[in-house]
Amino acid sequence: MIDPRILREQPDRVRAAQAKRGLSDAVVDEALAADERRRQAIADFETRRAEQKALSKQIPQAQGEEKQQLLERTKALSAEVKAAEATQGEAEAAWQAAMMAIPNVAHDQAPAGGEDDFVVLETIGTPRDFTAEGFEPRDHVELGRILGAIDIERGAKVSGSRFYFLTGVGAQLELALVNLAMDQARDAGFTQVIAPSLVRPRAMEGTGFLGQAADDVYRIEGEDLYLVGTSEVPMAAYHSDEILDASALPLRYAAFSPCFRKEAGSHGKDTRGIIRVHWFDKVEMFVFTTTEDSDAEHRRLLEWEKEFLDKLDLAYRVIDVAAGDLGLSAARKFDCEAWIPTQGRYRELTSTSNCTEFQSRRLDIRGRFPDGTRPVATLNGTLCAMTRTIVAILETHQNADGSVTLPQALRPYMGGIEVLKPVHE
RNA sequence: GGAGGCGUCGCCUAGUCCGGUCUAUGGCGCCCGCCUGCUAAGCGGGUUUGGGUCAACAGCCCAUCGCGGGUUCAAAUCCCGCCGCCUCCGCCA
Repeated sequence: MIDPRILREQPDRVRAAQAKRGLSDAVVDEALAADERRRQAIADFETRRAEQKALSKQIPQAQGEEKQQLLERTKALSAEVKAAEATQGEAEAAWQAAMMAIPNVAHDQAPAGGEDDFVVLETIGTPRDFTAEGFEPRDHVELGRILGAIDIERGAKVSGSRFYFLTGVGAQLELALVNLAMDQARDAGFTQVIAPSLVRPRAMEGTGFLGQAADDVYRIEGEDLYLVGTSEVPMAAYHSDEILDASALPLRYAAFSPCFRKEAGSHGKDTRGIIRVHWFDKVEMFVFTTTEDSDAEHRRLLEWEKEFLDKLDLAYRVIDVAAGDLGLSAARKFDCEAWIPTQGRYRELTSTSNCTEFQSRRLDIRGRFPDGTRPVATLNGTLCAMTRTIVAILETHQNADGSVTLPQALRPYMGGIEVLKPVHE
């Protein structure tokens, strides 16, 4: 939810932000009107309630005739109060709904436009030139098969399309990546977390995944639970309804959890391999900090993401995602896209978002500052999404014979193995 | 899944049976002040959260006793539903 005060006092700023995302500002007018109705309803209720309270107080002392009269008057008043309260409740709910429909106000520096209007901030490393090396690179599906690392056929047999088994060195690779990521995070001062991947509607709603994005979310039949698409969800909700000690900020968490995505609407996209799957595991960074510090923290998260990708010797670029492609919660988003040799293009491996106060307003997460309590900022960033990282590593570091040379940093986590060798034809 | 208990403004706690005197008691912690070689103790005051009004983080008003609804002129207190925690039984990695 955006700041109601900003909406009230600077509606044009919110309108401009909507336009930047390429959205209509009708929701803004709606929320403004709802806000006005709500404030009136509250004032009305409070006046009547104060009156009723004052009268009611006289009753115990009153006697006989006087008491009867008082009872009658306050009975009538009480009905009014009840009606006013109902009106207030409705107005409040309508306002809430209208507010929830407004996406976060995009950052001033976020590029305007849609999916294709991103700005490349930097390019790190050079994509490997397989032509110069004289061999045709195998894709990760083929590499996964001959290394005995990824079993897509059985994934489909057991669970359906977009599922996989990681086996042997594939499983080992995931565990190594998890540990490398978790160790880096811990060394940087993050608190390590294993987070639940089933959450209640509040957590889902509060992080902005139940609106237009609801199509992509799995819901448990017959239970009020959802499977999370990222541990951003449980981690944001971790401190919901809490007032955090401002001097303890930033609170940094690195959470491991499985992630589940329906991938509705992406039929036909990335159908081959494990680039786009219904389930994968991920180590996610999540931070609670002050609004003022959020831009700087966002940059720090990006640096940690880059540090991790650097350890894997991957070629990648960093993009500044355009406003129209931000999703509901983010004010700004940077993606790190690694070069995938057999696709001849950069693909998103990690993504970091500054959600400013949007999520903490919905989840009621505040900080206690010297000058009062106010919402904090939340930020998230992928440290390592297993499947895509495995794809990038296998394809980037493959050799002509189908073996894969592991990046230095990973070797200690792989029992000292330097090269993954083919076990199948 | 079955049975029972519990949820009070940071923490602990009184109040709930029997509705109004609750403007929620007391202790601890914390903050401010006084006193004081220093510190401690002692003394006085303050200390939920949200909203409104206001020049004001002075005062005043409304809501808030896990959450939501109901009964009533009036609910921390009575009734119903939900959530959470605890104990026991069953099942189980």
